Amino acid sequence: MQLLEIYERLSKYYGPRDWWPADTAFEVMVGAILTQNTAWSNVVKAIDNLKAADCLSAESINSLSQDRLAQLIRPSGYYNVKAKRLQAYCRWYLERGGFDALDAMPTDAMREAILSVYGVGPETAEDIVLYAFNRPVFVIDTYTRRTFSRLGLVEGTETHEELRQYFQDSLPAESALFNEYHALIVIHAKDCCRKKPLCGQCPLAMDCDYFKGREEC
DNA sequence: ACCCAGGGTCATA
DNA sequence: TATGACCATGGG
Repeated sequence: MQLLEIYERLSKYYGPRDWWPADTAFEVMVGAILTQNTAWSNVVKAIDNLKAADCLSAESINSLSQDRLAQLIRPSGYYNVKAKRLQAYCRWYLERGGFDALDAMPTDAMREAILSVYGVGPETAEDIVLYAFNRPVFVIDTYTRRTFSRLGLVEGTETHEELRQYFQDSLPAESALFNEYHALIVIHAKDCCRKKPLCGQCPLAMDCDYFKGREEC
């Protein structure tokens, strides 16, 4: 089974996912940092706090003390680390000239520039480039590695960049496709053989070795 | 009570 | 380059 067929099956089963949940591009960037190793439900609380304090802008986040910011984002966990990361990102973002200046960059240069910021690793950079700037960069996360390893399409030991190259070389470079595909990988991983096993209904189960011969499936 | 969630950095070998 | 410690809340 190839990548496009897997996408078609997931898309048909789950329908449009409407990612990333955010009102603005800047909110996507903040959410991308806050959701590092953290459940999204906790990120929502933190972003709601920032909105209630009228602090959901790069200028506002920088003008807050680090401790004050940490208290606002407390529900998202790692709040001291993330307060530093958010301010590092916002400082860089403003120095670089904000959204329009970054949006003028070619996609690869944009990805590398964002990746160079303190507190922004490979996945966070990809989230921002794809979901805030609408550029065709494929997001590699633990779900992606795990799912496609179980499907037997990758070993699972590849580097982050090797996996990203594999997906981007195997798919048309369309941001709408990458956007939807990553969202589908996440919903499928949460839905399938974890909290709520889909068993025989899983749209990928028939070709997924992981599901074969397991009692719960 | 335990497990983990839409990771990343830093110190050590 | 490759592990390990560390960061921390909230829901199952």
